Amino acid sequence: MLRPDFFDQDARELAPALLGVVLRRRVGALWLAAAIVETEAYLRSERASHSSLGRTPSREPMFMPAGTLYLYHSRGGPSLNLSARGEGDAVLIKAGLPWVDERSGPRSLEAMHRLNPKRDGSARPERRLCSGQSLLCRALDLRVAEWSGRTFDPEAFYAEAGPRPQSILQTRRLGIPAGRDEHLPYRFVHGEHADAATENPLRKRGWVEGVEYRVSG
DNA sequence: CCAAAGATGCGCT
DNA sequence: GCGCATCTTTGGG
Repeated sequence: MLRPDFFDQDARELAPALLGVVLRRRVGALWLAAAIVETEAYLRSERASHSSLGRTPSREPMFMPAGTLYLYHSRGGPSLNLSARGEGDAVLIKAGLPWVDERSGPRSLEAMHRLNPKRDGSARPERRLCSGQSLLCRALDLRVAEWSGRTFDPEAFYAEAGPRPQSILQTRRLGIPAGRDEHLPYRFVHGEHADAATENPLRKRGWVEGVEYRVSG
């Protein structure tokens, strides 16, 4: 399990640092797992963040110590965030890649598919099973009422070191309305797993490296 | 209490 | 790329 002080850094540093981290979630006797492949940083000081809209009970976890889980609902699905060092700052976990290893075997992957099928009931392609903030929460059975305001729990849901990216893609956040600091380059994508992100910057028509996105590492 | 607003997801073109 | 279904939360916009 990652040490609590890992989360105690600026959201713009924590967001890329979380790429490759493996989320482990126990459902019954099975441990489900996904590696984080896409994150977004949100600061209280800019207008896209929920914390910038003011303090309410549901937003309170954003203001709690670094590492506090903040889950909220939007358009019918939950989203997972981690509070960062600055009060009101947080990182949105935007996409993951189903992670299969000794701890989480084929039966765990099947359980994730059952938790998050397509609307017609059929299975999603594996790389698309957690490729969205709500898709990830569904595949890991993470609900707002159960987890928001809590911290990781080694018995039920926690994070540990995983496949570090050799390169990181940095670009603008998705779904931010005009006038809400939509230009800030606070989205980070795992360079080797960009196809599992909600949107792969490398496949965007007309996007040029160094202009619409940057590559580091 | 209820209309409106989402840090979405999907299917169709 | 674009329109629409979806559905919980919010606060009176």
